[in-house]
Amino acid sequence: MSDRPSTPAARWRRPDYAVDAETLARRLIGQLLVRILEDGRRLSGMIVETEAYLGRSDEGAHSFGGRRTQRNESMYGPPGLCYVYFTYGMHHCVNVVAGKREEPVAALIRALAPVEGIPLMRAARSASRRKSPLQERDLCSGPGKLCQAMQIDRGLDGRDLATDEEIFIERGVEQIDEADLSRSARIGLGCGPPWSNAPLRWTLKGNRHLSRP
DNA sequence: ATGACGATTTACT
DNA sequence: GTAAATCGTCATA
Repeated sequence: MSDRPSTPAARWRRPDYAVDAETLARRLIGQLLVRILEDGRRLSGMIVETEAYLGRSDEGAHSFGGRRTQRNESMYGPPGLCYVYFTYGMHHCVNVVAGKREEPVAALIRALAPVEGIPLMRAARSASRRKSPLQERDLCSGPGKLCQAMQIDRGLDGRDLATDEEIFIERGVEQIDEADLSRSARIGLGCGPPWSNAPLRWTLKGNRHLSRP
């Protein structure tokens, strides 16, 4: 008899990541972002909101114009790396690198519907400066929030999601129908049109864990 | 060495 | 709706 679970979770492998950023952003919706803590405890959430960043030509991307620094080096790595950056002096954001090596394109994970380890997420999020009571919808409904809840920081930058033991993507149980998705402009960009209003944000329609409707 | 900025979050009017 | 919080990072000197 096998000691494996009867329904083993299928983990994303290299070919799943080796697609263009828009395709990756679209396909990540409905998948599970998994974080294994050092003590083995498991946190996870279903991805409900993503954004695509298209690389050198994209004024909204950290890699616009081929900009390459210590901070964004992971964007130039092979598909499947995770690019974690720190911003506004207090928040981390996590991306999944797409495309090919040396092609700095990625999908930003902007929101999750919490699945596993919700009490741990709550504890991690409670550590933040906060006065109002913490609802479940406050745990992962934004790129900075989900990193805090999932304990993701620069220590995970450059990890390979295809092989890493602490952070990876598992195939979601449900097939997401195109009719259940919305596309809209990306949030928080410093650039102007046309890149600021290109429809490069994907959301699971009507989900309550979105960063914004 | 210095200054400006940011793929955000939170609280407040 | 607006504004503050807060600091690593990067471009400039």
